[in-house]
Amino acid sequence: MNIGEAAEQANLPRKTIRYYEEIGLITPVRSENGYRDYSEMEVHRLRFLQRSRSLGFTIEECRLLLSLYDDKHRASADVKAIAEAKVVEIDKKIKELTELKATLSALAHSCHGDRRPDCPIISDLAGEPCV
Amino acid sequence: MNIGEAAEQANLPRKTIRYYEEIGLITPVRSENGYRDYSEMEVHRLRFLQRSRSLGFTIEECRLLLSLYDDKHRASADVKAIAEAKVVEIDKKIKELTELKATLSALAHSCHGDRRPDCPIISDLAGEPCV
DNA sequence: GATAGAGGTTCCAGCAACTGGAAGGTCAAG
DNA sequence: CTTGACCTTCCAGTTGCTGGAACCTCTATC
Repeated sequence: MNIGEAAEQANLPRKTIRYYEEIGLITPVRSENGYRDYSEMEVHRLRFLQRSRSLGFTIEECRLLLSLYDDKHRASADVKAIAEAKVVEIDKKIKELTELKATLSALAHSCHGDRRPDCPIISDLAGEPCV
Repeated sequence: MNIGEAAEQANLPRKTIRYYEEIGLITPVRSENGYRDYSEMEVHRLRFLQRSRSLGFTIEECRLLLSLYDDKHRASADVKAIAEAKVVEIDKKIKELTELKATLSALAHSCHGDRRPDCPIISDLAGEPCV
């Protein structure tokens, strides 16, 4: 199947699929006319990529997951470890953003937000850096 | 003052400061020897940038904030609006990450994580894409 | 005066993960 | 035979820096 249909089935932009090929995540054969020709297996791979990217795995993590996906004898523990590490990472990011939001909310609340030119937000930004 | 001390006082890497100059956020004069020469005002600007970047504002938002910072007659409402929009944005990101974490945690929990080759995480990734 | 080291300068390239556009080939329908 | 939708490649841009190479300048010491 051509890239257009593969893109539709995998829910990925064509450009992204070509990019994945460029970085060696997938290598479809070519038809006589030079068009990429995707098999069902390859569409599966693309869907796998779409799903794992949407779950926040980096390309390199996807590459690793794909190799585990291909390896029929890999232990599930390997996969679980990657997923759990990702959970920790995401959790850390959530905490960081939560702190950020608190700081910024406090700043916004402290600002009267009218036509007066003095503004506590600007004052804070101009103040000492947070180290 | 030279870039090294400015960097220290603003808590920013030299490279970053040069980059900020390249994109027009700051334009120090040059000494006879060609070295950049930062005034106290400019170090303030750099600190302002450091702080706002660390609060999650993009470079373009920083540019806007700086122009408001420079404008003695701007209304605090303008600044407040930017800060509040950022809070909404951050909140959205937190929600997304929280959902992500829930999905990934559930997957990791459902995986026995032993030496068996079948793995529910891989099965899920290989399944239908989340649209 | 020579030299070493710690500053400074420029420019070029690269990261992640695409995305957009130009210039052109191919195919099916009317 | 032309139109339009598809496909191809290649080049450049995005965000916000970061690293490195090659080179200049200043200060201190021998």
